[in-house]
Amino acid sequence: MGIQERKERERERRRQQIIVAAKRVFSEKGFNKATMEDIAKEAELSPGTLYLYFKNKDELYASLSLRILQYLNIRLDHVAKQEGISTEEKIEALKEAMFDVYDFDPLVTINMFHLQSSETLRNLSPELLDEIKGLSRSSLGTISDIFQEGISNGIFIDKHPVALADILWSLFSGVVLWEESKKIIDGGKDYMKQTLETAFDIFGRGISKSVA
Amino acid sequence: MGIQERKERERERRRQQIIVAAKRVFSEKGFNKATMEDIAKEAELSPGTLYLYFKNKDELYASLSLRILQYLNIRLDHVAKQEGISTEEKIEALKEAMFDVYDFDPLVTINMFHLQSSETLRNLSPELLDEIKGLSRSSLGTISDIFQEGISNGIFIDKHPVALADILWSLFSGVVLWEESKKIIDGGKDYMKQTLETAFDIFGRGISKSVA
Amino acid sequence: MGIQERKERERERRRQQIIVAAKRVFSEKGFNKATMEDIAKEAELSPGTLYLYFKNKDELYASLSLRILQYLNIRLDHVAKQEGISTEEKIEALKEAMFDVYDFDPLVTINMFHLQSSETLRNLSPELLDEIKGLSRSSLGTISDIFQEGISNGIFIDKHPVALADILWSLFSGVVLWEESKKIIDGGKDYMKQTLETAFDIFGRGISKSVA
Amino acid sequence: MGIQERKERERERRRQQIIVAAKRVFSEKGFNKATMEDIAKEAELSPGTLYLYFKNKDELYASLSLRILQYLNIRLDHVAKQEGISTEEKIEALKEAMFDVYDFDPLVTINMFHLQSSETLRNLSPELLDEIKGLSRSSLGTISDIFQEGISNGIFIDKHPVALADILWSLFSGVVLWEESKKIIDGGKDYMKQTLETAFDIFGRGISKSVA
DNA sequence: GATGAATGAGTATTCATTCAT
DNA sequence: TATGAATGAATACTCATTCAT
Repeated sequence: MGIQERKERERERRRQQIIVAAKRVFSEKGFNKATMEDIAKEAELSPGTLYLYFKNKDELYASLSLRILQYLNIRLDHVAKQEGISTEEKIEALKEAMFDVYDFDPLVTINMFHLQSSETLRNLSPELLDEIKGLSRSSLGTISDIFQEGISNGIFIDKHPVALADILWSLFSGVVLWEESKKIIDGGKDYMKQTLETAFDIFGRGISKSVA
Repeated sequence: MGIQERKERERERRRQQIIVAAKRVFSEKGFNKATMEDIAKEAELSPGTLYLYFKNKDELYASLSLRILQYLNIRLDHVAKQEGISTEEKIEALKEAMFDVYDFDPLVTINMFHLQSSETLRNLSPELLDEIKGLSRSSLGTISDIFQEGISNGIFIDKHPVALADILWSLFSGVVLWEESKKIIDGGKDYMKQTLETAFDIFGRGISKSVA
Repeated sequence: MGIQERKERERERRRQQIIVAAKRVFSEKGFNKATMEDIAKEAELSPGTLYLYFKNKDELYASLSLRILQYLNIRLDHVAKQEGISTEEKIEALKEAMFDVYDFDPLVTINMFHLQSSETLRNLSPELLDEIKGLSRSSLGTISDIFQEGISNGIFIDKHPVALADILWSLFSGVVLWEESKKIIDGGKDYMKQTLETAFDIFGRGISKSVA
Repeated sequence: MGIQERKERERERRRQQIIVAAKRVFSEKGFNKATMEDIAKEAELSPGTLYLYFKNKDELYASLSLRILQYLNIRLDHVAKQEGISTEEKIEALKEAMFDVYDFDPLVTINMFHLQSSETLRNLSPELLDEIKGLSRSSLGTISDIFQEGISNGIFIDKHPVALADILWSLFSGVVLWEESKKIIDGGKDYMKQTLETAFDIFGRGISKSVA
């Protein structure tokens, strides 16, 4: 048992070591230009070893996104389940959670959306695909629930909460993506914070206040 | 003169023939899995001929996005330059223009954002890159101008127009991207119309009205 | 007849135009990197036209060498057939002839030896190959004859004239080749003249004189 | 240590295995017609493996010549450094060394001069190019030194030793090249020995003796 | 004859993956 | 487990050559 567990822990440590290396290499070179050997070198392992922990390059890549999605999910769940706080506070917490996810790993957040291109998804194992689907659905559901609460309490405009959640989600991914392209096209700044801030402003009662 | 012109037209016809074929193949297989031979076959041409019209695979790919950007730009310009219409009508026209661009070519719209990944941009010729940059900047500028007008007339919330334009742009790309992933993950529906509709609702005075 | 002849002359003019262009392009880019289109452009003709005058790229290439060989042959024949001049004068004339051939077209002289690589020779038409063989044999024969005369008159060392001719020929090609490589390796100077001069010095009685 | 060394030796063995195969294939088909796959097959390896040992086709090709140059250099150095032998013996040794180099690998000796065409040289890595340059210079220098000794001792004609070395070098390459073409054109014999023999005869005092 | 657009066979090179050690 | 040498399938791109006009 102890041995079994220790082995499992050691195995997980290695996986993380590889994921961290992969993140660095994918970030720097992009998916296509990053080779398994690059990643192996960065992880100070041999190419063969990577395959003891990940079925293939696609799954290694997908695991990066999975990590972000898991983190997002945990943060959202935490926000949703907080008892005894006002809806306003909950919304504020949601906003913060999304900032944090982006902060946690800006480049992989972009990768997450690259992942969603049909090209990559097609090569994943059904199990991994299911996990990604589940986490995405769950995140979206949680955000919808918070929005529903905001609507019920008259803090948010009375639109279907799933539509609002969709917009936030789209905005999030869109901002992330667009920011990256800005970096390249215009030399860019860090728009993420201010853009999401403005978005929430508009979403919430803030807008009506400012209009009033 | 006549001959010169006819040749030019014939050449343009071929380019379009190739672009149409490329669009189909890229849509079906994604950028990496689509081979130049696939595209050649789809266009009923030989691989070598593709290179008479496009410098390489990246530029062929980028030209798909260029087409969308050009269309978007034309539509936006048209909206911006309309005289004798109210600001409300102008905003409505902007909304319609963005719908149409998406309708014009949903899959290539996705490509446009894939294009903006640094990986792809690095391989383009400076001329093509400049054209893409210019069109992107111009589109964003035009949207900002319309928003400025909306703000000045009290129709839109008083935020910096560039920030609003950024949000719309992000939303647009995010929605598009996300919708695609939804198609894959959930079997998807056509969220585009209702999502953008809601977004504009929220952006404009509509929100304060509905709240009031 | 007049028409026939004029046509023939026109045809020959075109051939020369192409050969001159080919020489320039081959010299600049080397055989492999030079494309038929490059040559066509240089000749201000279309690629297809080249094939009306030369069966293929190899034969076009070979025709450059043929031209040099023909020139060499003419010069050597002229030297050999001069009546009423002393053997010493004949040898001097031979030396000058070889200088001139090199001057006539230094780079193509190199090509001539590249041509002789089995790779290229294999692709030539039998007729062209025969012509090259014949000219080479004839040139070597003529040189041998002059050397024979030199030996008979005690001007040259008493070795088999064919061996001497071989040496001169080898020296000639070797020098040319080596000079070219020197240009690349050391930044090179024009060694050709002085080297051949020295060689003849050594070959002839000059050496014994200088020793004496 | 032992392992490191064994690996290094194994690696060197593979390199030689590839070089030997490449030599066969290049000899048979020439540079352009020989494909990397041909060479891989001949070496009983996969194409990919070739690239673990040689950066590209050009460098593999160049390495053949490098081998000859290294051998030549070693032989020449050995001749130059021999103490306690007369200048005549040294010259005899030089002659033998050059015979041996040719014997060692007649076909690659030809390649060496093909290598020196600017076309090929341009694609080599600076390191390899430096090595080739260095070896060529060194060989020529050593030959010059021996000739200088011969001149000082009155065995050779009093010409600049570098000029004499150049001539020998040119003669050597020219003979080799020409002999090869003779093989093709005339069915040829082995002129190398007798030609070099004659050349040295002429170079040395032999000539004045025979004249006397 | 002249054109030049179209062809399509041909190949160097890469890199994810495997497997003997 | 870990290694890393070897694999070999896969593909963008070139360019000599053709042929309808």
